[in-house]
Amino acid sequence: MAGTITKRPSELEAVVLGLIWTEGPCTAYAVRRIVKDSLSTQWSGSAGAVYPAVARLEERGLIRSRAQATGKRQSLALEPTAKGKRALASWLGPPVDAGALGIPADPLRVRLRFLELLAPERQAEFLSQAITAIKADTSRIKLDLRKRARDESPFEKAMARGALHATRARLRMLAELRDALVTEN
Amino acid sequence: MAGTITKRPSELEAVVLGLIWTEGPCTAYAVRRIVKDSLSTQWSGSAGAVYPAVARLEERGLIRSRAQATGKRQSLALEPTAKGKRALASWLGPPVDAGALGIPADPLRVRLRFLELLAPERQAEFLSQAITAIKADTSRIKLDLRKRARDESPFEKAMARGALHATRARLRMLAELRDALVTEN
DNA sequence: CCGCTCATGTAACTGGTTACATGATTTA
DNA sequence: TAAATCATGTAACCAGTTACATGAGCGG
Repeated sequence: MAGTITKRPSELEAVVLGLIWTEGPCTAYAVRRIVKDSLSTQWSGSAGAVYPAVARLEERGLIRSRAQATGKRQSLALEPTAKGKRALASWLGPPVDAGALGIPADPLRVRLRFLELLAPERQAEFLSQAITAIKADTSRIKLDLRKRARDESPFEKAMARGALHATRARLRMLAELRDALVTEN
Repeated sequence: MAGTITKRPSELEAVVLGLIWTEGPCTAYAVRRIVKDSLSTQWSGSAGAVYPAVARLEERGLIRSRAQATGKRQSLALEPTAKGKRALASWLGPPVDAGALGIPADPLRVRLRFLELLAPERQAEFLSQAITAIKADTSRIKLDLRKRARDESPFEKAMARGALHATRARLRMLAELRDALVTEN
């Protein structure tokens, strides 16, 4: 019935629901591919994550599926229900979820806290390796940005630029520490 | 025996091990408190996470515990074993773990991708709420930085400044989108 | 003596992970 | 026709989550 309180979706469930909305009607496989190929390594996009998530969304009445055929190939086309759209809007906010606002996790930043435990030469090696890798990330993101510079919505662009800003921030963090260590001795 | 391949620790396990090393010998409770009170909301620091992690570390011979008494209060003091120190050094790298280098997750960035699904006025509200909250974060981090500006190691400082840079990056992402939406119509 | 902090845990649950499994269709 | 891709799933596992539970010592 209207007004039933639906369980808050997990981040992945929300992403799957969102992709079904923006890309859909589409197959679970298509969603899976998008998640898998996204630059972020947040989720594996494995079948073992996506299909159960889709099943949960359908159980909760947030999406519905119907058989379809793309040429000779048959598959299940997914699309959000009205309830699903409300659920995603409420997940998005406002009010913006407090958990989404807090300082985001960064495994590299965590490692910096314990870097003092390594010998100085290994510290330096750590930093130069990390800096090289992160620089490669910025190039990858820039390329991705340029590649679809034309038709992209301001939202997707903002997301990609957000990733770029975040990556530059990490680079700054690493460079600052390297400089501090050099000038320290 | 030497050369036994130990299972790669989870991020939390590594943090617990690292804290036991840098803060230790200390109790599991002390570790729990540090994780809980850290600015990052990455982990809850709940007993249900920390105590099992400590138990796993001890099972694997990475830490050892001995009874101690702080005044009349008795507790278990934890400290890393030689094997534990090697395990942490190997977790830290170099070589730096590939998973630690990839573009870090950001629940706010994820939401931007789907923001187009909201009505324009709700989009604006979302952005202004988020910007306000993130600005508060920058203040909190700056305060934290100033508070312990004196005796802090360059590593802890780098970590805090990394969080600051990351937060500013998010702010930039949000402000850019807001400006793009304003000048769009 | 009452409430707070120190201190250590357990139980039920959840939603991810990797790996395995199957089969149809398309493309080189 | 062989390999790749589309498409959908399952099974075992794992490390977190919240909530519950207990008890000692310390400070007002």
